[in-house]
Amino acid sequence: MTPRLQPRQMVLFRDDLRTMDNPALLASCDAGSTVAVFILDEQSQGIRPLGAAAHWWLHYALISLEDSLGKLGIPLLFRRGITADVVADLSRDYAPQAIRWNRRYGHAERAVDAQLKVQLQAAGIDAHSYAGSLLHEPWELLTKNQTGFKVFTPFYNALRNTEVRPPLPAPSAQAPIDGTSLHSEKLEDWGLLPTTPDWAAGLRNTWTPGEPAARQRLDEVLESITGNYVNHHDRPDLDGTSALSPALRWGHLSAHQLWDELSRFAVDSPAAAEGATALRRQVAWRDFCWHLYYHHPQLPTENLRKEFDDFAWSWPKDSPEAAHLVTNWQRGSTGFSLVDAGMAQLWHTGWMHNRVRMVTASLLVKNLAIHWRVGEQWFWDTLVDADLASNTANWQWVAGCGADAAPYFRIFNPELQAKKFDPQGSYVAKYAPLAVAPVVDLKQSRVEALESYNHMKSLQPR
DNA sequence: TGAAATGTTGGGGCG
DNA sequence: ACGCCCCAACATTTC
Repeated sequence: MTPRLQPRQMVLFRDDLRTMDNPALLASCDAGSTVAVFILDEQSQGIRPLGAAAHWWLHYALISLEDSLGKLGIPLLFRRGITADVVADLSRDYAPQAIRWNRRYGHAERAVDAQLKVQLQAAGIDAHSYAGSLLHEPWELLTKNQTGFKVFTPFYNALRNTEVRPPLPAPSAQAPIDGTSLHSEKLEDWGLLPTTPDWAAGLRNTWTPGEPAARQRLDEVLESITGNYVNHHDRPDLDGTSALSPALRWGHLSAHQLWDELSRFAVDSPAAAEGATALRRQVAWRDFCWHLYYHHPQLPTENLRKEFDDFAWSWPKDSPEAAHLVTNWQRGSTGFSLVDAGMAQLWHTGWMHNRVRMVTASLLVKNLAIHWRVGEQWFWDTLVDADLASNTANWQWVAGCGADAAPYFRIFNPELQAKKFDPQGSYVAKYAPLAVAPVVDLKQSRVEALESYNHMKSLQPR
């Protein structure tokens, strides 16, 4: 008879849906027979519920993870609810010896996990957390003054001078365990997929969530990085980005894996090294956003630069005109072809080219004078790759109220941007072939934006 | 990871 | 030959 082991080790999955380079998973499997749990917690204090596109991604990512873990003999249980309650149930039902997880760095998530540790220790269950998501812990990579970095360039320089630990292997397969006593909710019952209307056709055609597809995409990126990443990653018409952002968001790939692979190009051809460095900067930017969020928990909701509290941004509820502008922006009916193409790409595929994100965001917060949080919430709901740190830090960056933000007066001209970055108009033709009338006069709204900025400055104490 | 206004320079047309 | 103007092509400044 095959030995049937009752798992005594439990590992929690959250934003780290992978089997390779997963410190908590590896440690758990080293410790003994392991069962994995994914807890969908959108109810704990301060947790922001996932957006609709994220729900879509999560559904398929969990199916993929269940498959990958299954091949290692590790069952994956699905539970939904307040983490503390769910873990209390799990502890009662299975009496695990230890529960492990990779750390999260969001403010509310940290509170949940800290509380969890206390709760488990009180129950006599070992609780271990690991560093799996960021290249460095935010409390470890600091300025000379022992504070978090507020400016990207010195952050990046500091990061480059550090050792990043190499990625870890996947655990080896464990002996079969008796799954009959394990209780999992049914993923289908969570209602993560859209029904009426089913808006996810474009997402299905664009993406394959999960670790195997992410690895495959990584291989493609590494093969082509020698050529044109440096020249093409800024070109929405050329599809020159890595498109790995969802894989990083959901942890199908870790930053360590990407960093490690890219480091191999350092001594190769100059072109390859240049491309690898450019992509590394993007990975570093993600870390920077999380560090920023860690050191500034108010990042998602408050202007980092407080003088922007006096900026006269509108909200949709303020006036029918503002509401109308927001609706047109969301629907991709602004009349500016590159913006409308970007917003259409976002809606149809759950993703938008980064250059176009900047242009669409600039139009909303500057030309349309809408608060960045309105745009941030739309991106949160529609992007498959949105995380709280990157999304909010980058919106604040565009809006000018971020720590290391673009100067406010850097206002994109969407028509010029289209000429520069979509010279043949093929990106526009693909996503927004029908032109509509502009919702705003570019020249005038630009002048008004600068006037608002000056007005805000005039309100500051001298 | 701007854009527009303003300043400067230099070539060519022309009287 | 020279001054003058125009203006493109940059460069600098300002927002």
